[in-house]
Amino acid sequence: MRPGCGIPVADSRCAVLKTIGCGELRAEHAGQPVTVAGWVHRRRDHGGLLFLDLRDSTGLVQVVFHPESEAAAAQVASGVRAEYVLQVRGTVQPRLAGTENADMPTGAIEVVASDAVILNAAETPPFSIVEETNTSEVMRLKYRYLDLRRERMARNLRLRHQVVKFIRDFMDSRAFIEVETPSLGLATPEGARDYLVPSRVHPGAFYALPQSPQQYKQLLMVAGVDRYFQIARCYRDEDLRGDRQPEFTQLDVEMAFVEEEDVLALIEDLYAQMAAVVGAKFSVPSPFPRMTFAEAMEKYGSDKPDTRYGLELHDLTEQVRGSEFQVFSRVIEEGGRIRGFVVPGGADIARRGVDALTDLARENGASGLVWAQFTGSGALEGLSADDVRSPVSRFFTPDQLGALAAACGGTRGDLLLLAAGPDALTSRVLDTLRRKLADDRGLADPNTLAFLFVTQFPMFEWDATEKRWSAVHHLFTAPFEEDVPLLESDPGKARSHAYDLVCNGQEIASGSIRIHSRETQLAVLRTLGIQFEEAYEKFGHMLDAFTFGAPPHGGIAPGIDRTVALFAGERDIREVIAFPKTKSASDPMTGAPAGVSARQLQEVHVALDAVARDAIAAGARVDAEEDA
RNA sequence: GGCCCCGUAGCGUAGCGGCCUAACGCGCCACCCUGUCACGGUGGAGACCGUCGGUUCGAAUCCGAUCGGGGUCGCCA
Repeated sequence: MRPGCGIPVADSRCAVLKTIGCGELRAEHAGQPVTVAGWVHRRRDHGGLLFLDLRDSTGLVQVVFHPESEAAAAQVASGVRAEYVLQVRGTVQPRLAGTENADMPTGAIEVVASDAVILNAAETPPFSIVEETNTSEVMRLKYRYLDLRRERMARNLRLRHQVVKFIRDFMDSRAFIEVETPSLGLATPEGARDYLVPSRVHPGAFYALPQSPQQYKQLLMVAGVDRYFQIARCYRDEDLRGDRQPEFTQLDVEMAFVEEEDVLALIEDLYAQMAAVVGAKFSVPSPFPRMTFAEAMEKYGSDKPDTRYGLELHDLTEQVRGSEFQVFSRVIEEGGRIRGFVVPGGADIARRGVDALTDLARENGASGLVWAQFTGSGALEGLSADDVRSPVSRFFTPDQLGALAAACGGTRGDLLLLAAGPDALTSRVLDTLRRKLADDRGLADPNTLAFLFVTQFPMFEWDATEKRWSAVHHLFTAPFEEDVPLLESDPGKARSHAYDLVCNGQEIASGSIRIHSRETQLAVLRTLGIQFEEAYEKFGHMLDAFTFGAPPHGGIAPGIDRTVALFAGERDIREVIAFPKTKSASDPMTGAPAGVSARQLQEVHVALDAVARDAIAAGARVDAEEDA
């Protein structure tokens, strides 16, 4: 049995080149003849006696070569180097007393070699497979097939398989069917930039790779497939981050005849059960807390709060109203608020540390940061000037400051942080500070997966650059029934049936109940500035479909990469993707993307512009081409 | 697209105006070593400091551009 898989491994019994996996050997195999095969992990040559650690997908085992009894095998072994592919015939034996290795699962035994065959020699690898050295990202990607030999990466790939397998089994058990949808689709005007694919047979026309199978899955609902899912690849041509790749994988889900609650219940079951199977070491809340968007913004200043620690935000506007501190009074006059939170034990943060927080607040648009540190311990009562350190002590008495901190749940020994301004600003600033402090002070328990649902997102947000409304989730998201009139009168106030699954400060899944009526869809498109004719040009198939009896439906799409990264304890989703791309969306291994021949361009009727020609002349991407 | 950081032997780093004909660790090569498991010992090879241009008597070290990588903001419905 392979660890964690539960299925007997065929090749450990039936194979010819090996009879058992290296890592499967145990004391119970003592005395058995075996054939093992794998990569030379380490070699310890004692001149006479020689040890090799042999590695395959099941793990490591020590092989020992005795030159006196098996000269030929020892001869082969002495010529072997790191990463050679080696087959060894021998006998499993208990190690000599006192030489067992408790750190290895196979440490009680060793294979005494009688025969060794080099199946393939290997060049010295460009970086160590054995050690977790900090090889540069390019190196790792260029030789990804070597990087993936590392234990950590092999473990991540296996975990990913388990997650995907769990999902398929779970969805199947809930009567969902997996349906594949096209990769070559129609470009959409809203949302991320599309990856375009030129058409050879339709000169001047382009397909777009899907940003998600959104439209197809809704059309499947109209088609009567009332429970659909897909492990779907999605493509977005936007700038990358550690948690963003140009192509990524989603669990795409859609259900008909459901309301919000049905979708949330399904996803909660999925993640709770998945955690029990692949993430047993994590503690997971049950049930998952629910929070509206408005609550999340009020308590955490974020729509994806990390709830593993407190540092909750509080509104102190009323308490400071009428103060002589101009910064506060002016903000209040202008309709802003004073919000803040308390850092338990934060009185120990040095002045330099507090200044760094102030800088961070400024970088996020605040004009400053008001703070107060309270010395000692115990309740915030009867404070004297010596008990409080604060740049605003001229404007507030020690007891006034103490009362503010107390309102945030603080005590002596704590640090109070206050930001003033419009909500959008204070939310942003305090969210940043909150995450920074949690990080600095190690407040987030790494063994907790704090799942929660955030609901009731607004329908629209104002795009100041484009000077128009844009959809917060996407343009097929259903508004609250009672908010439909707001679509025209006050779009910013309209709530939507959009929801997110959030975990540890990350958005893990995002979904919504969809619009299934043509009229509502047209109204939403109007708010977005898409008039009837354009709407039909871009979404005619959707609008038409809605006229043929579209059932109420909704869905969600959890990110597989982020989910696996979460369970793997990885910060960067590249660590759970077999062949990821760099931040500039290139692949150092294959050299993609690269130029193509003039003939290929002609065939698809594409001409390069001056920028492209200059880039080629300047040698952009030639590195990769040369290496390929 | 903006800002910040990085680019020195196969790998990871040090050096940050002349003492660098570039140092250290790992790896590599050779020899020695019969119980190791990051084996050990001795010896050795290996980079002209991403690329281009400039400043300077003199540059790995300063400046500019460029390429590549990373972070971050914008962006990512």
